[in-house]
Amino acid sequence: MIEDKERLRELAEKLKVIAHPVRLCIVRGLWRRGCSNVTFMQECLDIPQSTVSQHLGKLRQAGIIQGERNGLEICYSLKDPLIEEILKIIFEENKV
Amino acid sequence: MIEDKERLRELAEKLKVIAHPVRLCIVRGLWRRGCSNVTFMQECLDIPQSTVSQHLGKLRQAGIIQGERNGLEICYSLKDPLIEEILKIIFEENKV
DNA sequence: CATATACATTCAAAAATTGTAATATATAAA
DNA sequence: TTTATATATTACAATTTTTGAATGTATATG
Repeated sequence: MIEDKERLRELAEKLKVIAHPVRLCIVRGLWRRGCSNVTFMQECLDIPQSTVSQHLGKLRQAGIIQGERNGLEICYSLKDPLIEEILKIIFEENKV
Repeated sequence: MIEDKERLRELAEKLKVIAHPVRLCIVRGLWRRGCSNVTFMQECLDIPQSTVSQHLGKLRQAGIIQGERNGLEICYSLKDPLIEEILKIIFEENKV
């Protein structure tokens, strides 16, 4: 049962990462559009670039997103199937 | 688009409430067993009673759970369909 | 090389969350 | 009323999270 505690900790940790307005907006955007670079997100969210990068860092570190460099830009996309399922439940209604 | 921001805030808020090991354990328990009183949870989690009550307070305030008094005890159960769907995705594998 | 663009990292302050002892409340039973 | 049990609330220290300016790094172009 000790590994259960650890599993709950990891799950909670992952949920906590998307449980933030800015990060939720980012992952919803990636879920809808497939991928996006940082500049687009920044304009979309209307917050400083460093703040966007910080949030991206947390999402990356949690394995929720991945980035692929393309010249100057980095194209981010979703990586975690569990998170995608949760996004589907939360946002399915207005994907169209 | 300003109401979208507000909606994201509310959604993130709700997710944040379950994004904690103890609270995740509590709602998983309620999801599996249907309902439970505080004493059982406390023994199950092995943490002080006031700590359990604080977490229950947050879950209650977020509309995720509801309690029904039954004599001295209060029987808690899940209340939010969205959260139940998320729990299903997260824990379905080992409900049995 | 120099310059521009896109993104990441560092740092410090402010804000939010967490845990728990102490205390309060509600109900039941004697 | 007194006592016991179950749960909630308060208060506060400790920890964590968030934010954004300043700075750093990587790549492309001239």
